[in-house]
Amino acid sequence: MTYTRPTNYKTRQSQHVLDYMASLGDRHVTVSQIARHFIDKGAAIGQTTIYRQLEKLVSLGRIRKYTHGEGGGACYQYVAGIACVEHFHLKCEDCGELIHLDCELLDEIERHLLAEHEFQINALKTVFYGKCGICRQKELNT
Amino acid sequence: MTYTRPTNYKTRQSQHVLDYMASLGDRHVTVSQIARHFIDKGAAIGQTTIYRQLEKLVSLGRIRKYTHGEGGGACYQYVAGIACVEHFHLKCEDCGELIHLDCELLDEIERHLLAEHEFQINALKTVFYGKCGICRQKELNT
DNA sequence: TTGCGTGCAAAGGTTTTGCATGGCA
DNA sequence: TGCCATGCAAAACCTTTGCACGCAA
Repeated sequence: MTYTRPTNYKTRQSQHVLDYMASLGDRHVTVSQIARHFIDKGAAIGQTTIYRQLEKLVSLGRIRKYTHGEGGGACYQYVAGIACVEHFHLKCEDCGELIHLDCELLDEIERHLLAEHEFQINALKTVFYGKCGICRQKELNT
Repeated sequence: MTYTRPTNYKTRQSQHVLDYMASLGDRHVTVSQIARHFIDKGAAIGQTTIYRQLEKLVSLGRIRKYTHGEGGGACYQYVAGIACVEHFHLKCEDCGELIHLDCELLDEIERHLLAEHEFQINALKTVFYGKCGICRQKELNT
């Protein structure tokens, strides 16, 4: 692996972005959500800076980037430790909500696919599309 | 499953898009590649039309959409066979192979997500990303 | 002082939308 | 004839780039 380790000056902005990501735990956010957060807080950070900070944090392994496409744009998520790798996501096709799913069934899926189908699933990239409970309720009431 | 079947007039453009997708077998293409194809052929189709046709074909299950993200934009791929509605798909991130998975575990996943997480999965749209057996072998031999 | 970090503005892409026209059924 | 389909242009987005200035080390 030949890549140049990014420089990492400590600035107000870089600190704030990392702190904010960490404060979210394992919840994921988009760039525009991050930007809005700092605007609301009264300490706006330029979008360009956010993009560049996130890029650095990704290459440092501090956060993870998901390209779920579908409108909203990329999502970023803080990496707390090693345990955070084992997650799948559900995305509602109606409301766009991205649901973070932690469930032991998923270990079973992973094990099964590998054992029976020789397929090693990438939990980071895999997203289950469908309809969330809230939107299903709404539809039933129509 | 309650969704409104899209209308499907037979027009020159709609026919050409479907025929072209089918002619590619399981290779995937982007919208701009499709557009270029028809321009080169001397029978250009408006980009808007291509987008709208692809959207219909996706909802009919005739083609599949991948949001690889990473610049290029979404990829589309023809789905051969009607039986594809009944199962899930695995896509190898290394070789791009699309694997059709027929396995009772999937019913279980579907049931579990609905019962425990109130989430109704859409099998047409959901793709499991990961690494296929062949590519895993290759990697192990390196 | 040095050179990275910042952020505005503008550019680059992809995808969506408005609207008048064309064409299938 | 009644709609849907088409496609141009423009808009809406997300993301990247250019460049001058700010600021950490």
